[in-house]
Amino acid sequence: MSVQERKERERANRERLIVATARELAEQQGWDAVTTRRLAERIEYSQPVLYSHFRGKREIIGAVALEGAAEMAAALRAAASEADGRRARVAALAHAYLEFAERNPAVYDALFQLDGGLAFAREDTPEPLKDAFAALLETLGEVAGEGVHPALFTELFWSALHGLATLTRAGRILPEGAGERLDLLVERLAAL
Amino acid sequence: MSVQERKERERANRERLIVATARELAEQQGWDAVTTRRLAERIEYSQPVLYSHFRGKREIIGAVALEGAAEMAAALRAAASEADGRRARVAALAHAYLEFAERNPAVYDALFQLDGGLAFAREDTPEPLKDAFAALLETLGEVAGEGVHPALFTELFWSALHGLATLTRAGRILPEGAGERLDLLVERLAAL
DNA sequence: CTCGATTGTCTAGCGATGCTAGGATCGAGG
DNA sequence: CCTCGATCCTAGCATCGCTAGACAATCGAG
Repeated sequence: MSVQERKERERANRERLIVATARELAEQQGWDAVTTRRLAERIEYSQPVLYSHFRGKREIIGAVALEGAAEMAAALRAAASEADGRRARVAALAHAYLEFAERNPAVYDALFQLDGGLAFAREDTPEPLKDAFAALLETLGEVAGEGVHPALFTELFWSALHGLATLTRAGRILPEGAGERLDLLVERLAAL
Repeated sequence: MSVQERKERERANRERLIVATARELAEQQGWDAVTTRRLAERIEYSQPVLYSHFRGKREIIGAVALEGAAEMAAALRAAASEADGRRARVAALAHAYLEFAERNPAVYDALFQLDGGLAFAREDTPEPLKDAFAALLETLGEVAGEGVHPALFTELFWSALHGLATLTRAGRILPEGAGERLDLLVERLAAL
């Protein structure tokens, strides 16, 4: 019994190590640098070990995404709870979202750009993903405006944030006007 | 003289063939399927021929992106010119944008998701890219509102459209509410 | 008209990728 | 102490982007 439990514990630890190492490597050198060989070397195991934990690279990306989703949800809720008033809350939420995307580009990519084999907007969507959306909904639902479905409004606001995050990081729009764009977004889109 | 001209013409034709074939293949089976080998086979030349036209795969993606940018600019202007009134013009523009993204996913990816080695938002940005942004600016600048820089407003509106396009296609948000989200975006963001 | 030089293209191969088969090793249970 | 199953590693496959070097066709000079 105890032996088997210890093995399971060690196995779970190793799995966490894989995910953490993949994330670290991705943040340091980009997802392209996260090859199964490099990852295996860093965790000091051979390549096939990775495949005893995950189906393939996609699932590893997915695991990083789930971890990131939980963090993002927490960050969003923390930011929202520290602000007073609906307007300030929305502004704080939006700011926290973009900051998370900027500070954790690899995690953000795993979540929304790369294929982590995750199901979205469905029943079998993993809990952390649903919860991250819920964190947005909690604050944004309040400012959807009359006759506007809160979830639909949240999707729209989220899309705008996502567009700002990705286009900025890809160099499609310059970071200079970031503050102004954000103010304008909150001012116009939210029904205050 | 004439011989050299003929050769140059043939060479230019072949280059167009490469770009068109890459685009076709990408639209049919996704960019992952666009390998240099498959592309070479389709144009009935060997692999190294591709490298006599382009530095590498990135540049081929970039060429598809430029072609797409020109088409997109034309589509946006056509849609805007057919609508009467500022509100209808903005709505038509937004609709045309999302439709282009939906009907040409591979081209859209080449433009805004993949690395085509193109410079954006800079002086040496290729003309078609500047022009596509200009097409957005022409219509959106009219509804930026007082005291709001037209280009900055355009960037924000564009970000929202980009977010909607990418999140929808990635399955992050469902296509059902598309119309409503678009209406809401135009209604709220534009200063009408 | 011939023959070297240039231009164009192809075959073959390099290093790296994700992933897997099959053998070696190790430790728990009898 | 021995057996046998779980665990892990070595080695290898197919494919990727990209390139070197051989070969053939074409051109220009004598």
